[in-house]
Amino acid sequence: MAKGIQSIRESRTSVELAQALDHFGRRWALRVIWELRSEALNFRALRAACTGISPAVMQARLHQLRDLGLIEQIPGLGYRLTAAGEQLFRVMAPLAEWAESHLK
Amino acid sequence: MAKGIQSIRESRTSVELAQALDHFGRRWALRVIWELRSEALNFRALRAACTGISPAVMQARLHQLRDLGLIEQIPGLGYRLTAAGEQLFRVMAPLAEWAESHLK
DNA sequence: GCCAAGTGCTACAAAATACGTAGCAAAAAT
DNA sequence: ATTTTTGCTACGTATTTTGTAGCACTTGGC
Repeated sequence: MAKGIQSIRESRTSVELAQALDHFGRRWALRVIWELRSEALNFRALRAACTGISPAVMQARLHQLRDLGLIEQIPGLGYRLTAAGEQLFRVMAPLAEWAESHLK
Repeated sequence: MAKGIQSIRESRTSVELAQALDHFGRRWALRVIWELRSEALNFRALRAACTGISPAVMQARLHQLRDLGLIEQIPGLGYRLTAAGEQLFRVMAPLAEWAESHLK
């Protein structure tokens, strides 16, 4: 292997991105954002949309996403994306296209 | 809450995307892609770049990403993105910008 | 040859996370 | 007032990740 080209290179990745990838690298995190893309959903509808998620994990994700400022809870309506959340969804959209074209 | 607007709505999300989000919703999966963005890295360099990952998990992720056709292993060089992997990275890049601007 | 250093990778117990099911208290609908 | 639906919690089990140690193999220098 070529000398030390790739040896000392500790993460050139920013803390922010590392945190983001850590949050999103949790089961269902991205999926929840995705399911809220077009309309607000309440707890149970969100759970139905994410087939297989357990209520405890859903609760945990909702908390985390709320702490990140990506979603908000509107009393009579359920959960919906904030402005930042919608922005993130727009960023995710190409990823969906990627999945469609590569995993078929 | 408004009638049945959001009640019967089982996942309108495609199986492909669900699979993709399931794969990426594993710890370190997206991070590994990210760290390979600019140069090939060998097992240990990759581990150094992903501070905190254990070798067992790194091994598992490399397998999965290889099965997905996102990375490939070149004997004297290490791991690097395939064409599909680079395409995915391009899709991820805006997500990095999002993280920078929102998590600071 | 020999030895030291670096490589990819495995093993395994402990901790963290997720699952699956049941169900409760409060609000809303009837 | 009774039924239904709501958001959410409890808790035992299963799966995943962590953390540390180390093995077998290759590479380099001598």
